[in-house]
Amino acid sequence: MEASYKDDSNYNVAAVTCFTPMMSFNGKRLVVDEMDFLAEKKESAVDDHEVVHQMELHVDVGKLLNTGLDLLTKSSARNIMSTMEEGPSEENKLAMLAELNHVSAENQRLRNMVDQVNDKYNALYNHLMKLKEKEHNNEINGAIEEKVEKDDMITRPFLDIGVAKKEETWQQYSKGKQQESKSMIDLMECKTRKICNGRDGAKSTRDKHESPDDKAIPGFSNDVMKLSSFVDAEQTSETMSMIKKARVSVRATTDSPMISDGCQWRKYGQKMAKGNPCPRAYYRCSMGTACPVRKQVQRCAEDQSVLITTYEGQHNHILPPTAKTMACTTSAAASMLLSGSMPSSDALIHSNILQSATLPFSQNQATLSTAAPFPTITLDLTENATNNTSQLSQGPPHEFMPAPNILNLTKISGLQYGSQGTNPTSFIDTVNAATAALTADPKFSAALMAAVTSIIGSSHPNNINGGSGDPTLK
DNA sequence: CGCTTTTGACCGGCGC
DNA sequence: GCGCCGGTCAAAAGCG
Repeated sequence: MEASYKDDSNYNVAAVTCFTPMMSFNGKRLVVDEMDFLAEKKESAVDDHEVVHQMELHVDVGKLLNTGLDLLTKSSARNIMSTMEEGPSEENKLAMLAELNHVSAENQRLRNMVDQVNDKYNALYNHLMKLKEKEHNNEINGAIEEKVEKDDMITRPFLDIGVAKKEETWQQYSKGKQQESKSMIDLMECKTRKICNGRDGAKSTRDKHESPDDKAIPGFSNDVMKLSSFVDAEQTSETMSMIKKARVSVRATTDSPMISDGCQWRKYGQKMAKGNPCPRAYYRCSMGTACPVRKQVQRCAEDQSVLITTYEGQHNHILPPTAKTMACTTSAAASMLLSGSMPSSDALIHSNILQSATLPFSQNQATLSTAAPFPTITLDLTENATNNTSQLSQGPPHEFMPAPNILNLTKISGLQYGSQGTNPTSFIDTVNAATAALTADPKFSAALMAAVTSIIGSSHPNNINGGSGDPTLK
């Protein structure tokens, strides 16, 4: 296992992608490359079912992200060989060799799967390039569109980056879908390369097209930005400005004036907001110097037992473990906000969230709010949103431990989540299946979301915490 | 004394 | 241009 995974900022990703591989051997479990930072995970009793589940999860995540399974299996092999060198019996040697062969075969099989996915991706990418070229020619010859209305400008960059036509034909929309599908796949492939080549591995040639300014964006990671790598600079600029303003709002029923998210906050203002008898308090993170993360706390006008906390920005400092949960959750939500804004990725993500059978509130529909100046995702953790919140929440009273898989995504302000039909590729089907399997388990879905976000955020040197509060975001 | 909170002033965006 | 409103600043007050 890579030592870099021990980086505190990547605790969550490590917790998911590096679940201790276990193999049965002569009726005994072999624990391969167990890491100290998994101690927290091991605190809870691990029964056989969980072991199997962890293993399955690991494979799923590996498929999903095309991660370092190879490393893991090689690592497993190394341990087996190491054990053999210690002088086991002849019978054990044979069994170990058999196990080794089995692992190698599995490794080969997974590699083949990855190759197939890459082949499909390449074919799709080529097709996309042709369509894009055709589209570009049409744009040059076509009439110049009138200036897009303001509301449209708010939602457009998130609706279909790259196709800035107000009257959009289905074909154009379909092209956008394919483009975003490619972007999403591209993102995953980048992650794959990064993981397989090491954290400091060579970046793809497309990565080199990134503007250095991307590094200055506090709220989201570079890799998220890559999703819009094919848009022209102007649209990118607009999109980036929206991304910077992306917010994650958390609704929670609590009597305390502020939810405990593990961070230290300094209050810098309080205002009476229109339409709400309760004042709105403004806080900024005081854990790090010049940390850009801010949050607003206000009680709901309709139900004052509900506390609405809105996070903005991403921490630029190391977070304590108690703060990581919230930070990663909001960061994941912000990432979902961003990725979900893209036509294909709403199929990827929201089909899992809104259609997953594990979610009792799948009937909830994200709504468009043109009143919201910034794209905001609302995570509803109130009792009204879900009845199983209490049974899943852990920790001491007032310890805010959201379980993202049960988050009630009721509002995506500034975005339009439509019921547009999608034509998911087989790859996306695979990802959907894997993700659905993961979201079925409340224990891991939270970690998964944080992990994916952490992976996305890990490429940014400043993204040492993997999320904000936030948006936070990244 | 140092840090946090309070609170009125200020600023910029937006709609009319 | 004006007023409204959300967000921020900064001096004063409070607190340990």
